[in-house]
Amino acid sequence: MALVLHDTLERRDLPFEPLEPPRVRMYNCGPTVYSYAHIGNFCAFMLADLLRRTLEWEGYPVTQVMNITDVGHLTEDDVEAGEDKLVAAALREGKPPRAVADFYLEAFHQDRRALGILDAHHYPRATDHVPGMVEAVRRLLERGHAYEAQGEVYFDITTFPAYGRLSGNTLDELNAGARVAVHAAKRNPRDFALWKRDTRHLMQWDAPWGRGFPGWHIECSVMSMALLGESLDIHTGGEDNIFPHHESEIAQSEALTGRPFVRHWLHTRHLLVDGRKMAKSAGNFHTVRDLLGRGHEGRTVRYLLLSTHYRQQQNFTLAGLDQARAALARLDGFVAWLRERGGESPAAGASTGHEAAAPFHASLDEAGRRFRAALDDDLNASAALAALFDFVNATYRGADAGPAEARAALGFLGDLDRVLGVMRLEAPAGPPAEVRSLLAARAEARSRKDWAASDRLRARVREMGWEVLDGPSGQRPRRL
RNA sequence: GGUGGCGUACCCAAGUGGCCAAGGGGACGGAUUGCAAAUCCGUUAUUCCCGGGUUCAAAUCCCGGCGCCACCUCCA
Repeated sequence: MALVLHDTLERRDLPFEPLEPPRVRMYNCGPTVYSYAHIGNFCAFMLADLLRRTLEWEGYPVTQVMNITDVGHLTEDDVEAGEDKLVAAALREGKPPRAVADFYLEAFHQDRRALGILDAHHYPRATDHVPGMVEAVRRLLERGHAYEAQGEVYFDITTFPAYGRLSGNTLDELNAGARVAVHAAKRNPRDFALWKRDTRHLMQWDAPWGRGFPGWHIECSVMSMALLGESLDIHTGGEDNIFPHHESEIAQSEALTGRPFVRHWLHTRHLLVDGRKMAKSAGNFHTVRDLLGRGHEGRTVRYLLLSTHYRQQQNFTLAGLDQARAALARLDGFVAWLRERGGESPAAGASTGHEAAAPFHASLDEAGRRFRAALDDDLNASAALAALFDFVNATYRGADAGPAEARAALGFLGDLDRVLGVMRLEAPAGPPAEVRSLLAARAEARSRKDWAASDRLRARVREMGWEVLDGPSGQRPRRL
């Protein structure tokens, strides 16, 4: 079975095939670094990470590029206000725009790492690619796809008949909607800006048409082509990017190169929080750092985001985080159980001469097949997790897990976690000396069947942040 | 107003024409335990928003409602 991905443009599932196998070139719409990214933003970044991990797990070498928007996109309203979001943040905080961007970019990387999102290979910043954008605009003008007016440059969408294919917003429908204020310089209300001019804008560059700044969409076309070439295998983003951002990217890029821009378009549905659209005004706005501040681990947030298919509308709740934490605790317990059964040293396994039992292997193979089939089916992580949990249940139930099975199971979990990125497979750090001495005292009390002392010591250990699980092989300390 | 999507148990969430409707959380009963925890066994949707229809067969397809979300405007 091979990987199938839903393509926004074709509106159907397509078998995935790199344009130049086996290398996969993927571009993800990244954050605008004018404030902390929120949980909805990370929903989209998680799709990018899941896709990248799945591709690598399936053996494809991947080159992943995620752009950093640090120019800020100017809107008509912002023009009125004389500032865009990045500039507004700079003014608010009394810093130069680049410093604001640097600050929030670092915050983005911190949050991203907390969620176990792997490093992309490139994080191009729009402000580092302005000369490339100027050149692209110049070529679009040269080819007659753009026109200059009053020191600004607009893309003429009538020169690109396929405009509207991605979003379904055909020219007629767009004109019927007519919700965009007609800009005097535009020939067609739906022409979009390639180069803008506004003397009040703080970030400006020189260009043949005068000092100004790049339009809303050109950065992704230029940076993706600079780093990945003229045709990309995959381009991802949130559903809001479909129009006008990605629609315009296609028009610009293909007008520029005459070649198909992107093979597979993937978009995440926006999530809800507490059943409503997330908004600062609604009081249901979460950032990763807020959630970590509530005592949650990054992997718990990751698990929760992972547990809903990316094209489904997820309802994110704090109660959901608690449930995710409990689910992970079950996996942690399984790992600890396997370790106790002798699975901690895979390398030493060979000498035992004990082969894993056949039923166990059948169960493991079945789980592996289902896991892969689920991911192959348009990244169905929920179904993949179900396969994992079925394996956990079957292994517990089998009760014949010896050292060989335990090692095999741990290896299997490690393999699945290359995609999931949520498990704790490394040997957990043992308790500190103080706790260890309490445990020793408790073991001694238990040998005398002094249950009162045993319970007292257990309570003290608990106060120090550890709980004690008594089993056939003695006490097992576990961090709370 | 135009366009697209969704509505599955107490909560989260797979499944989109045909084996008992995955899985996680929670709850309840039992086993185990000095007591717990963990684990195991069992129970928890005769039914998939509502009403029609197509079909031998529908949560899955069609029609009509109701509710929610998104895009059309910076937005993941």
